[in-house]
Formats: sequence, structure tokens, C-alpha cells
Amino acid sequence: MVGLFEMKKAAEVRDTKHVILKNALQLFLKKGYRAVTYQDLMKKTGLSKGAIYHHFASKDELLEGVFGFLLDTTRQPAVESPEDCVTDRETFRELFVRGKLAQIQGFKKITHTRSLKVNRLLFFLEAINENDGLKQSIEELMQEEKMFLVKCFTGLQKHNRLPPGKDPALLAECLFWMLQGSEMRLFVSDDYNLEADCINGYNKTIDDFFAITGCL
Amino acid sequence: MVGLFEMKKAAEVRDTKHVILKNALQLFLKKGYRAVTYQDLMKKTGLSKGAIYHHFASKDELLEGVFGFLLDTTRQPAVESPEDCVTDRETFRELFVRGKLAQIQGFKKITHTRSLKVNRLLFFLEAINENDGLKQSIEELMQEEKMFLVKCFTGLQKHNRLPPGKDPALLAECLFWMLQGSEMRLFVSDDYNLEADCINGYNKTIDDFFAITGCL
Amino acid sequence: MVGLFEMKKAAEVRDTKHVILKNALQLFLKKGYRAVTYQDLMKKTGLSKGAIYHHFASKDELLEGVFGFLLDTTRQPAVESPEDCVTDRETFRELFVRGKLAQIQGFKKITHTRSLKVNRLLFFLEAINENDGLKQSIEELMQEEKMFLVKCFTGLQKHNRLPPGKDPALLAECLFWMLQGSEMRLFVSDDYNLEADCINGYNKTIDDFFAITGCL
Amino acid sequence: MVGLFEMKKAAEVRDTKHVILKNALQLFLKKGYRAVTYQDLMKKTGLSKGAIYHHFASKDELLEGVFGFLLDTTRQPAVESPEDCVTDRETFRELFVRGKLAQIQGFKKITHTRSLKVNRLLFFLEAINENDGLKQSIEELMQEEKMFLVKCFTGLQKHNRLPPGKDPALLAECLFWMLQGSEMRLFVSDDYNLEADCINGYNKTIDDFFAITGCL
DNA sequence: AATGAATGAGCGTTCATTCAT
DNA sequence: AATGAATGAACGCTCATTCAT
Repeated sequence: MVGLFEMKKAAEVRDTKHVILKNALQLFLKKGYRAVTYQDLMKKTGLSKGAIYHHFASKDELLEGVFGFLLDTTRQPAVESPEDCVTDRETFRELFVRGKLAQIQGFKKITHTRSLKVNRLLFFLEAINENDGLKQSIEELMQEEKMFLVKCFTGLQKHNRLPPGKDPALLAECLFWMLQGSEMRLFVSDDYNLEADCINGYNKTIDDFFAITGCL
Repeated sequence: MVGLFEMKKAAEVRDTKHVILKNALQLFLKKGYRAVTYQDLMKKTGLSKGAIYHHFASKDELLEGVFGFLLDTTRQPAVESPEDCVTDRETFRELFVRGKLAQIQGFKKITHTRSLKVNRLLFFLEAINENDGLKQSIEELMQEEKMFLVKCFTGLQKHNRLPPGKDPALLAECLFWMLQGSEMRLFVSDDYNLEADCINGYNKTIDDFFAITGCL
Repeated sequence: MVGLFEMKKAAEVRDTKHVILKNALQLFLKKGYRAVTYQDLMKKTGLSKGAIYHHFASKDELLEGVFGFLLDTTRQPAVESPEDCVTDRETFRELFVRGKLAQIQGFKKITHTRSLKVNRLLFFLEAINENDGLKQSIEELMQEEKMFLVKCFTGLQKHNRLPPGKDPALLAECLFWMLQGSEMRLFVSDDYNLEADCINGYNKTIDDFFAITGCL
Repeated sequence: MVGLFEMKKAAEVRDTKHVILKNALQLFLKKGYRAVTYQDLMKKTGLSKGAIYHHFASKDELLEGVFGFLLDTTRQPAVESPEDCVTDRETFRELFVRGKLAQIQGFKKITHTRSLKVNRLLFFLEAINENDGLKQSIEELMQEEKMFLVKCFTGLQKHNRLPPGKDPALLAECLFWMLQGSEMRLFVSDDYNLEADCINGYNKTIDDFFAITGCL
């Protein structure tokens, strides 16, 4: 039967591509993009150079593929109307942390890694430097996350959880940068347990933020 | 007797070393550490490979030298007792921004550059990755800056500028990460005027922070 | 019984082979033998690598096939007894040019190309270098053409068109090399219109030759 | 003494460069430009890849260097006023053949080779194909040679060695192409003794040409 | 007959480093 | 202190070829 045959072949192709992407991502995160060589890729994937080139015509194309792969596996599905779901600190925290957790778990599933060290940032910056398209993706990703926070704080305002006169948009932006900054801490620290440390970090940042701003 | 001749020679040595450090720093910031080759260094310094190797035995040693050079030229002299000088938002802002401005100007003096793009971060992360000693330096630097902020907020508390019940240490830490995060924005943005954009960024972050926390 | 089905299959085979030969020839003439890759061949033929290898077991075998194909399509049918047909310069010119024209048109039919630049020569020399069999073919071809010219000049002599005492064989050989040489001019020139420039070139060479030798 | 020292160093550099050029030329003539690899060059020169790249930044630059080297070593000094020296066939032949002989001997001195096969032509055509600058050089070279012949035939005309009504420029051009063509014969033939076969070839071509045109 | 995934040798080139001068 | 010729390992990439399907 033709159908089955072709499906099998297509699956194998996807498999090899997937093997390359997964292993390349792990290497890129561990050593940075430039530092990873085809030698490394060959050893890690068990494939020949030619096979990798058969699927990705250049290292840059591989970078794009890996980046897309990382975003696909990592991006949580957009939450519908956070401005309605979020009614207080706990619902906000739950929503936010749940999303991050899903991201981290997707990430762990493909990298089989517990630690990141500085290298996710390094990989991102190299990507930005090498490839203008990827730079855009990263900026869009940041914008998206900021908008999500604005909606959350709009929800909190609707339920009178903000101190009088506080602008939800301003609060959202401040929290966004604080989260960015404190995420850097993870990368600088030696090593960390992804789930525990990361989630704890997010929780602490949210608690601190609510404490210093007087949100409830 | 250390004659004039020896002094002249010593001065020349320091000169050549300085020429190498300055130009290497500019290149590292522009392209990242790994991407800079001895070819680049030769063209920029006008020296031969051998001359550079004469002063720095390897690329890694050069990296350390350049990093130390960057810190030396950049680090502002510690302010004595900020907890006494800082009495309100304006004295805090003035003190903080003055320090940053001094940093930026020292930086400009050696790099002759107005823009940084993403590459300061890239350079730092590469440095962290390549060389454990440098990683420590960076962490110490961050710790130092955090302590400075704690002292400032202690000063503010002494003058009743904090809302009741707010912990100066917590406020300092939150502002620290927010500043880190918002600095990232600069690196992601295409290009920026160091003095104007940077200082504006710091001012805006401080204003926002005082606005959302209710500090005066 | 050789059914319709088998005939159809045989025709298809010949078709595919023909497609490969035709396109390979065009590529070889355009870029030279060594410079043409299977990548190029795939793109031009629309076939897969495997398909090409199915019909030609190696690149060298393909070269032989293409060369034979070029000769087959290009070689004009031998003129019977030129020593009888050629009675003066005009009959000679007509006979010679008609043959060349047939060659060129056969060539155009398979290559769909108006220009050759240096590459026919390049292709021939590469062929000679790579494959001893092909070298022989080329030498035979040249010998054949020389003999044809000898017969023509014999015809001219029979009709008293040669100055007294001139050896038809010597005249033929001289014209042959002059034609070879002046053909080189075409390859060195940037580009040329096959029919017009080529035929004009032959006509001019013949005229010049008759002028300097005093043949009629 | 500084002068001697620097002269020695300069001589060594020139030596290495010369070694590379000489060996590269031999290889290019033997196998063609594309077919020669750095592997070949390393083996033949006894130098490392890096050393070759130190002197020639790319294969194309090496090609240019080799080509210039070939022309330099090969080009005979321009004869002054051939229109005066050439008075009859023998003075013409002597002048022409002497120049060619000098060329061949210069060539032998650098290549230590007796045979060329097809490859000088192949090398030239590849050079034309790869590098537009070289194409120009070759065309200029041909033009130069043609002009030289025109001057020779002008000399012959001045001494009444041409049949009445024969144009010296036309005769020169015809002979030029005949020489080109008959040189091709050498390249197609298996192998040949440079001095003997080449010079014999030129002599024969000249004799034949004088015979068929009636020049004296 | 035809596909295209996979191989592995080898390509031109770059690089940090060494060393005689 | 400084030069720059030379090294050799490794780089990203291309190629003709094989083979299971």
C-alpha cells in the first residue's frame, strides 16, 4: 500500500531532521553557536557531515531551523483573555508560572538537560548577531510577553487589586524588565535546577514586586 | 639607578601594551571575542602578530588583559557613605546617574565609540564561558553595585522617603534587577546614543520605580 | 512478441537518456566537464541523482555518452566524391559552408544555444585529458576533415583552379590549420552569433586563403 | 650589517615565492588549474598549506601570480623594427624562430619539462574562464604577436619578396592563424620534444606558407 | 525506472601559535 | 621589542558515488 510506504518514508525524514535539530540545539545551548562544529554535530547525532548538509544547506540554515524548533517546542499556547482570568495575585501567579512551567518542560523534553548556565543568552545573542531574521523573532517574543503582562494587570485593576492611581501598563512593563533581569541571575549562576530554581525565581520576583508596589 | 633610558623603554612597553589593549577591546566589543582574529588585531593595531604575542602569550591571556583594562577604565571610584549623601529621589538620581555617566565616559574614552548594540553582553558572556576567573570578576561587580543601591535606599529611609513598612534591601534588589533588565533593552535595540539613551534609560527606570513603589 | 507496452517502455528509456544527454551536453559546453556537478544535472534535467546514475554508471561514462551524442548530432553525412562536385571557389565554398551549417544547426537543435565562448574547446580538452578513447575520436575527426579538404582541392586542380605547381594536399593542410586557428578566434571573443559569425568566419577564411594563394 | 641581513631575508622570501610559482606552474600545465589541489601543491613544494597561503591569499591569486610568472619568463624582448631587419624568408624565419626558441628555453628553465600535451591550452582556457584579467592578458599577447608579423611582412614587401598585389597585413593575419592552428597539433599529439618538434613545426609552417603564397 | 537519504574523502580556507632572525 | 615565514589542525562545505526502497 502506497500510503503507508510514503508515510513511513516521510516519518524517517522527519526523524533524521528531528535528530539533527534536537542535538544541534543541545550543543548550541551548551557551547554557543560559533563554537559548535560539524565535528561536534557528527559525533552527537551519529550522522555523517553529508547527511546533515542533506537536510540543512548551511550552518546558518541549521541555526534558523534550530531556533524555530526551540520556539515551537517552547512557546506556550496563548492564554485567552488573561484580563478576565486574572482576579488577584494568586490567579496571576498561577497563570504566569503555569505558562513558564510548560515552557521549561517542553524545553527539557527536547534537551534532556537540567541546566543552562549562561549559554541560552549567549546562543540568543549570537543568533541575533548572525541573523537578522532571528533578531526580529526574539523582539517579537519579548513584545508578546509584555502584552500578556499588561492584560494581566488590567484584570487586576478590574478587581481593585492595584493601589489607587497605579497604571497597569506601567506596572506590567516594570515587572517585565524585573523578570528579565532576574532571569539573568540564573544564567550567571553556576548551574541550576530548571524547574525548582526557575519557578522559585519567578515566584520570588512576583512576590517581591507585589510587596514593593502594594498590589494585592 | 633607573635611568631615563629605562624609563623611556618602560613607557614604550606600556604604550604598546596599551595600544593592543585598547584596540583589542574595541574589536571584542564590536564582534565578540571568538570572532576577532589576529588578522583583525594586526590591522587595527598596526603591529605584527609576533609583537602581540610578545606582550600576551595567548589569546586567552589577551582576553584577561582586555577585561581587566575594561574594568579599570570603567569602574567609578566608590562613593563614600551613600547612606549619608542620599536624602531624596533627586540626590539619589544624581548620585547614581553621575556614576554611570563617569563609567560611560571612561568607556568612550577608550573605545571612541558611541554605540554598543548587543555586543557588550555577548563579549561578557563569551568571557564568562571561556575563563572562570572572569566570571568571578563579573559576579563581584554585580554584587558591588547591588550593595551600593542598598546603601542609597538606607539613606532614603533615614529621611522618610520610603512608604511605611518597605524594606530598603528589598527595594534595592528589585531596582537592581529592573535596571539590569532594562539595560538589556538597549542591547536588543538596533543602536543607541550612549550618553543620551543610556542616561535617559536610567532616569526613566528610576522614575518608574519610584512611581510604582510610592517612594518620594 | 514485442508488445506495444514494451515499445512504450523502450521509448521512455530512450527519452530519459536523451534528456540527460542533451542537458548534460549543454552544461558541459557552458561550464566545462569538471565544473558541472550532479547538482547542476539534477536541476537542469529535473531528474534525481539516482535516475542519472541508473542510465550512466559514472560521470566518465556520462562524458563518453555526451561526447558520442555530440558527434552523432553534429557530424554531417559524408559528401560523396567532393573531387567531382568541386569545380571552383564557389562550389567549394558552398559545399564546405553547407556542411558546417548543417553541423551548427544540428548543434543548435540539441543545445538551444546561440553562443559558445571558449567552452567548446575547454570541453574538448578536458575530454581529451580525462579519457583516452575520446582523444582518439577527436583525432579521427580532424583527420577526416583534412581528407575532405584534400579531395576538394583535387577537384579544383582538375578544373585548373590552382596556380601552376601548387600541391592540392599542401594547400588543403594549410587551409585546415588556418581554419582551426581562426576558429580559436571565436572562442576567445566574448560571445558570438553562431550562424552569422561562424559562417562569416569560414567565408572570410576561405576568401583570404584564395586571395593569398592565388587560387580561383 | 643591516643591508646584508635584509637582503638575505628578502632573497629567502623571493625564493619561497619562486618555489611556489615554479611548482604551481608545472602542476597547472600538467593537470589544468582546477584539477590541481593544495594537497598537490604541498607535496610538490614541500611547504605547508599555510606557507602557500602566506604568500598567495587564494587559489585565484596564485593563478594570477603563476600566469604573470609564465608570461615574464616566456615573453621574448620585443624586437626593434622588424620591418627593417626582415629582408627575405631566411631573415624572417631566423628572427621568428629565434624568438620562439627563447620562449621555449625560458619555459624549459622554469618547468624542467619536455612535454606539454594538451595542457597549456587547457590551462589557458581555464584561466580565461576563471579570471577576466587574465583573459585580457592573453588577448593582448595575441594582438602583439599579430602586429609583429605585420611588421615582418612589411619588411618583406619593402624588399620585393611578396608577389605583386599581396597585402602584407592580410598575409600576416593568415600566417598568424595558421601558426595558431598548427600549434594545436602539438597539443593534440601525445607528447613532443619541445625544442625539436616545436621549432620544426614552426619551420614547416613558414615554409608551407611561403610555398602556397609564392612569397620568396 | 526512479527516488533521495546517506556516505566519506577531499576541497579551499582560516586560525592560533611557534620560532628563527 | 618586534618581524613575518611557517606550521598543522580544524573549519564549513562540496562532491561523486552507493543503496535501500
